[in-house]
Amino acid sequence: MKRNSRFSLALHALAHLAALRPPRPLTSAEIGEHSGTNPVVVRRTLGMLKESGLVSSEKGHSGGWLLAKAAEEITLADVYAALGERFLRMDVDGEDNPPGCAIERALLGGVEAALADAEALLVERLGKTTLADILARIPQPASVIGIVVN
Amino acid sequence: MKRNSRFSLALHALAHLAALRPPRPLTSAEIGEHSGTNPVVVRRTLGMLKESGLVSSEKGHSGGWLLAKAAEEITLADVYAALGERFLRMDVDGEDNPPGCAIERALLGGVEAALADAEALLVERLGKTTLADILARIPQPASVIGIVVN
DNA sequence: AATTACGCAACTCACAATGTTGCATAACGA
DNA sequence: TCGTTATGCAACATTGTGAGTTGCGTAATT
Repeated sequence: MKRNSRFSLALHALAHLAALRPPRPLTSAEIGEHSGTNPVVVRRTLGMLKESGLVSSEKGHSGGWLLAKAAEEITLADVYAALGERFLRMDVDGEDNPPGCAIERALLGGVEAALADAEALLVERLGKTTLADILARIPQPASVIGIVVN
Repeated sequence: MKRNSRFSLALHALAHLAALRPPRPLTSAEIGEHSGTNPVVVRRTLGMLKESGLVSSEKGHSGGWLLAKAAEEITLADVYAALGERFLRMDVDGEDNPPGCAIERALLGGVEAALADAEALLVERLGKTTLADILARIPQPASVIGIVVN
């Protein structure tokens, strides 16, 4: 089992959806196979992207997942935000010690600023990379009729 | 149980050591009480700081932990490095898929840069805050003879 | 010599994320 | 209209990781 694979899975799925020519809905099962996971996990993850308007889903026959926006309009920051990810985590003495000693309060203040700065930078950088940028980095396959990536 | 409390525990312990007047060794048990954990965890954590030369330990009677450097010379980045922490974690399809598909490789390259940038900034910012800076933020206690925090 | 405290290894415990199963619901096609 | 296919959702099982625990060895102080 991998920890924190949501982001990875989401990007993988989005990339496959965007790379598909001609575009057609991909089922959770198909995406799961590509990504080495199972359909339910795919639904859980893409469900979050759907709430943020990045993808749409269709039920029934010939249903599945589709991009809801152009690949140029989806940034890594969008995905990061849609999943509610927090790559920067420290849990400085979590929620439950309101009467924490004076030293603890001082520590919190001293470290939080650095974390907030780094997170802001991270989001800013992620926002500068679009799904289309990612696709441009993929070496072109031999076949021209159908792109078949793993 | 809290996740990733090592950094928090380490800083807490260092701050207590630095704040103590007059300086004397603190035992793992004492530090554990302050921090709401147990002596073995304290040893594990401070052991790492010791390897990096931030603290020293003395065995036997009146033994315990001491700062090995001045509070002005210990930065949060030192602690971060000593513990081998990685606040930025994403696990982009961990180690085990060497024949990963083309899309996966493209994703990795596209995301890694942003993560590396953010981590570099984080370390840079942590490096600008010393243990002494943290202590300066602690409101002075009433007693002048002995500082008793938590 | 007794006490104290670190050092280390093996084990247990708890939590969170992933994986699994079952069923309901909706859409498509014959 | 009925069967098939797919998402949506909830409940449960699995597993990996960090923290907690116990026991014993070793070194230093009194």
